[in-house]
Amino acid sequence: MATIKDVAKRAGVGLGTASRVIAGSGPVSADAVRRVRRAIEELKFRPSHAARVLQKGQSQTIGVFVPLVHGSFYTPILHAIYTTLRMSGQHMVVDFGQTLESERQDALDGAEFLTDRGCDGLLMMGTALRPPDIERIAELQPKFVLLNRSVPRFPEQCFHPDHTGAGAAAARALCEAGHRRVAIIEGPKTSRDNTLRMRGFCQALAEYKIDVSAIPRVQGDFSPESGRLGARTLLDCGRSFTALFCANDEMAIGAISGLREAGVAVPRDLSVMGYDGIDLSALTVPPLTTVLIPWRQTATNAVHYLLNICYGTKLPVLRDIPAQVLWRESVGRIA
Amino acid sequence: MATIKDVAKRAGVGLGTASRVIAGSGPVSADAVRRVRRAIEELKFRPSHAARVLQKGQSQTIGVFVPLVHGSFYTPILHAIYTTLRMSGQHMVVDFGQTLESERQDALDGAEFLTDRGCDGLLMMGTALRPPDIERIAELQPKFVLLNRSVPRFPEQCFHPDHTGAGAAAARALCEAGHRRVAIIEGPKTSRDNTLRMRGFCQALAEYKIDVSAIPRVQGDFSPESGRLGARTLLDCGRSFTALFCANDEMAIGAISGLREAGVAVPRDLSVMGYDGIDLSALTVPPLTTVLIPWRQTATNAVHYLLNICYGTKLPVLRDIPAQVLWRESVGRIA
DNA sequence: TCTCAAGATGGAAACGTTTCCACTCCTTGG
DNA sequence: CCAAGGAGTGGAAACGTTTCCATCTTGAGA
Repeated sequence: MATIKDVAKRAGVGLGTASRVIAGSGPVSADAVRRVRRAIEELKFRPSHAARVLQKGQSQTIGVFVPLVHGSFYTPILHAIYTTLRMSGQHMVVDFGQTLESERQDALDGAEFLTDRGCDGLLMMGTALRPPDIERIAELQPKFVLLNRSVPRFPEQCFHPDHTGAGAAAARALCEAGHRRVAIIEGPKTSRDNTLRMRGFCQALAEYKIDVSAIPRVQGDFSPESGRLGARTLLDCGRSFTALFCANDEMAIGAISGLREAGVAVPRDLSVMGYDGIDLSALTVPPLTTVLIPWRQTATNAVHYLLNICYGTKLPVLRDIPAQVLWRESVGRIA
Repeated sequence: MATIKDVAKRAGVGLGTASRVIAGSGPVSADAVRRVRRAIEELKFRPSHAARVLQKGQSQTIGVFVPLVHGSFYTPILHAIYTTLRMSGQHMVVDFGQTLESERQDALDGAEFLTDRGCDGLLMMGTALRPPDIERIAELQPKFVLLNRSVPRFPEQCFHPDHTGAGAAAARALCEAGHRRVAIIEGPKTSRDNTLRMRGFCQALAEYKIDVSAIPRVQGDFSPESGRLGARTLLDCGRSFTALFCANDEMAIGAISGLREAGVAVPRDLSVMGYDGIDLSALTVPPLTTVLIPWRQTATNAVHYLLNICYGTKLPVLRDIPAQVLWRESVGRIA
């Protein structure tokens, strides 16, 4: 591989001149520019990224950690992050979890890996990190941002939807449609955002004088298959209900499928409500009523903030984008 | 940030000794190991990845290009690639397309970006690259592998399912179930794998004496929404058919949704067949009959091959894993 | 004609590793 | 008792950039 020295020699200029031409800054004569350009062309020179990073201490790269690869939930978010970064001329390195022991350990390892790779900033997604872990990340790489997680110690750096409010909105929507007997498929206990939306959901239910402690509920892991299984379990437990709230859309999709297997028609026999508002929720049979969480915008704003602290830009940063109930056919009205 | 020099000084050893301890190779006394370890601990030393890459010329990183982030098709494949790499102690840097002009240009840019980042090998997914582009990639980074693409020039480095055979299998399945009037929602013309599966599909149809030229067909872009639109278009064109073959599962999901909007029940009024066998295809309403393409295994084998040429490992490489029709409820039998 | 500033230029030094070579001990076998 | 070899060690050199400083040239203004 040709180096910048080869280029300089071939172009008949010094090292500094060659470097200035490549960087496109500093005073260089038009003639030198031409000769260096030609030499680069002829030698097929490509600058070594490693050498550059070593020298400058900056990599123009943001590290992104995402808890898992599977499913259709993370991809639009990743896409939003990616395009936002590219629009600012930055690059992205992603690390995924779901490989080793726990999601928490995965996230910590991910943060280490990404900082070691010389990322200028870190975007950590997920809720498994505990306060001491975040403290550790802060000392590893102070320029970081948390997506879907809130910690009091770093309020500015946390970007998360209002899950409590969104959960409450879901409950109110169900109640306004006349439902009073509700069942729940919730997410894993370790998921903080699940806890929050369930809290909001139950609080709002209580406002409608519904006995929250009597609600049939099962736990899933956010995967469609666990939604299917959850629905079957709820059906088998013999308690009757008219609406089923699922902690995310993917479980809701699975639930609808499980209900169909059992001969339960949605929404005729049972209403199903999802959460997140993934693209696919519009195309299920029947189309899924859900709470649209502004994931893309939240991600974009988190990236903006991160870019601002990393590179001194002044990109606009919005917070507190409201969630919104998406009325579709999977929830019916009760007289 | 502490450097290895600081560590050496603090531990009271030379540079070489410190380096050997960190690398875990070469002769070092137990005492020196202990002291260096302690110094690392105390100084919170983390080796500079950039310096290491610069020196060794290896990054223990494989670059992966994926045409787009959206949707649920690429994620399981990405997951397979990722876990396979991690099992061999390697890392992954992903680059996505869908940002700039064309997918072809995206892929080329991606290849450049990834090689510049010092990736030891490249896995390029997608079908948009043309032979000269691949030639260019080969000179950029000879250690590469193509997933879902076949070029005569680099037969060993191409890993792709047998789309023609799989398309034919789909057609035969439909015919065996008694269907003779078929419609098609195909993928974009630029997608080579779409062309192949359509060729196989039509050839097999011809074997059953079906006039292929008379088949109503529309074009989608592999997205669910385009499937929905496609189904509506086909319905509106007034030609009658009993089965609808979609070039991928996501469009099939969209098609089922579109049919439902139009009051067409699946499979009672119309059968729908998908392609790929994504996880979600088992959970649609009704569950989707599809062709299971061994994407995960193909990806894993591609990675194995790449690792073998990059790091001299001897991982097993399988080729030609057969596709297989997954019979579910969305295709009905015709007497 | 002289002075000064700005425009160009070349090259040493630095970034943080690993690799390699030279050196010192110590052990072992003859 | 000596030779040979291996274990352990330290430090120079190299990887490919950028940055900085010193030097040289040029042209404008006095």
